Amino acid sequence: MARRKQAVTIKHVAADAGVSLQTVSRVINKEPNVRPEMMARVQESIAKLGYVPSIAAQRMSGSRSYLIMALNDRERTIEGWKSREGTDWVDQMLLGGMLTCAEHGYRLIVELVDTHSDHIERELSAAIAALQPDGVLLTPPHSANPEIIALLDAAGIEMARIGSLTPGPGFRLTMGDDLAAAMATRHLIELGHTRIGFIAGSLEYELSGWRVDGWRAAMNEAGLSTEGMLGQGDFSIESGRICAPQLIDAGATAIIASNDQMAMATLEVARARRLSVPGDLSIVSFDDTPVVRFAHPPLTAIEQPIAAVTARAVELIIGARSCRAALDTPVVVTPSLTVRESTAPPRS
Amino acid sequence: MARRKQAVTIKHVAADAGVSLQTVSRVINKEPNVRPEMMARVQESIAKLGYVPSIAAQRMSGSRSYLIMALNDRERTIEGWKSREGTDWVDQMLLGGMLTCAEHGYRLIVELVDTHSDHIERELSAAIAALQPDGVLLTPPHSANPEIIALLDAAGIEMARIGSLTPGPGFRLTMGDDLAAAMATRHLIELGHTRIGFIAGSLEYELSGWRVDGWRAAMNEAGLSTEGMLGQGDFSIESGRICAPQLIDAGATAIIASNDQMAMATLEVARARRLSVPGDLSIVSFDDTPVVRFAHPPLTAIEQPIAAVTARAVELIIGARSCRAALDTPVVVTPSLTVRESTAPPRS
DNA sequence: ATGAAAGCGCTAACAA
DNA sequence: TTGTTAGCGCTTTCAT
Repeated sequence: MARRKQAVTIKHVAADAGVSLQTVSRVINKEPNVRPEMMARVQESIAKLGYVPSIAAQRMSGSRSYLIMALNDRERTIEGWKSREGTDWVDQMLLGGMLTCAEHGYRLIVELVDTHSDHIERELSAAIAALQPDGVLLTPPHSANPEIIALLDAAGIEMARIGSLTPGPGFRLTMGDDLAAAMATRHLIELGHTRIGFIAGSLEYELSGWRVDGWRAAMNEAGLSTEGMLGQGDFSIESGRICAPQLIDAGATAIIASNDQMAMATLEVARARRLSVPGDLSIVSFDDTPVVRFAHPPLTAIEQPIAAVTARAVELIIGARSCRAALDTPVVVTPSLTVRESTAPPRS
Repeated sequence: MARRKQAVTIKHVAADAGVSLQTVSRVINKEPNVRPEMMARVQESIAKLGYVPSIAAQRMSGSRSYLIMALNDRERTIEGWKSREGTDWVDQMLLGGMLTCAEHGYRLIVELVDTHSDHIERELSAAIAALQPDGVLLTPPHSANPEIIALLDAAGIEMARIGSLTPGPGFRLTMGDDLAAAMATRHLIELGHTRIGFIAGSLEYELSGWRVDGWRAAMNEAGLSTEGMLGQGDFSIESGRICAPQLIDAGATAIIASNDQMAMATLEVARARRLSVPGDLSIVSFDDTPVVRFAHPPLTAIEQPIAAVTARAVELIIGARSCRAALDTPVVVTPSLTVRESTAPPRS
């Protein structure tokens, strides 16, 4: 195979339209100072020749790379894919991120990095040097990682930190974790529950705390005690197996788990104890993943708008040059609660 | 933000090591004709400065882009993501493809294109012109699309056609669909079934035919008739709802569905008719996706080695320059059967 | 409003 | 075995 060259370049277009390279470039980049008639002529040639700019060349000459990198935790992601249990975080990111990127002529590229690794900086620097993305989507627990943030900031790369409110560079977005927890709690309160347990997620994630806050706020608001009702999990199914029994023993008639794994563990524990769900125990999951939907009974769950928040993040990054306003105020994409068959009034 | 330039370039490395740019380039590309001591010196500088080549620049100068594009059907993929029912084809591709790419310094970039569209050529050309990938992973039904194949071939881009045996340029890989179907059929025969129905997938996919062939072969081998036992589906849940009753009415005591959706439809039909599974009807699915695993009962299923075949495809593309041998013989990655609770001996 | 010239970081081709 | 030269396709100066 010969040295592969671009089929149609800006030169061809310029020649065809009878203008300079520069003018074509201006049209491509929608720059001002081009007469409408010139523009029309150039665009006609572009369409005729089927010209598409090479992002490699664009990047080379110092402009954008039209690439956005989505950083995810390697271990967790691979584990999810291998287990084939329907962990669809990446899918939802792709759904929201890829499509939004495509709308603006960008591409989304998924990158996995180890959170707990001393060479995280090297890994990330390498990815940045190789790809030179215009922006990076940071997901928990990377979103608040000071090393990563500093590195990206120093490199002058836009970033959207999903699930972090830690001040610093970059856009911050959340999926209203406190709201969601409160929403779930109120749903249970309305059903008549007074002993509502909550299994928290790993403290490494900021959002774990917000969820606890939301639950506690809703409980206080209703004048209910949270005494003995908080279990400290870490998002793993094992931690759910440990926390659920404790809460049940403490008299919980309903349990909200901070993710799907812990919710499934809770369901498992209930089954082992021959407690009917939702008869004896109501359960709410904090992820509306396939596992949760296909559980028996299907679980009432908080639906986190992962696709929506990712789409928003991409938009912020792409529009970063123009509107820096959003930098100060975090963006909140509101979650929703899907009531299924795992929640009901407590046995009186 | 100032014009973003590469932090460390080949120039810095060359200066640091006291050699020419070319020598550094040779070391990076592991070319021969470099004295070990030179190589060591250069590599030391590379490590010291944390240099990583810019793929944009590499691409510009006519070498590889270190990018591999995975082409998937837009509509089907998006639908899968939106439904959140655990369609994990893309996940499995990422699992096998991304990781293998990473091992070789490549990146995988997912691209969605409309199968049924008159502008498929334009869409694809645009993606190629923009990204200039070194290779493309074609999935059904794109794998046998003559327009796509011709386009890529003309552009001199390596391609791996997963799920196609149609002769032509590019590597061809399958997941042993005939074997898999035969495997499932034999499993049922061993259980004592003689009336084994098969719901075929859309004829637009080559593999649909192979699966039917495998089933028919296994039936013939055992001296069983396939008369009235073939239903023509199209991979949709609706088609499953239509075919399953027909097969049951024709006396089938077991049904093999060509994908998870149709298998779930069959389960649904059985339930509606108050047939117990596997008591009255055994069911085998041709996709071991989450839906199937979480079904009640969990379905016996063919596990298609999507991750493995994708990994293999990536390897072929990356190594394409050296070994063109694999071009003639299709690669078959063998599938396996996971027996769960939806298959049992027929009621006698 | 348009064009010409200079480079971005890297590699292929050639020369030494 | 090593270094030198000339681009790749595009965008940034800077002229006009």
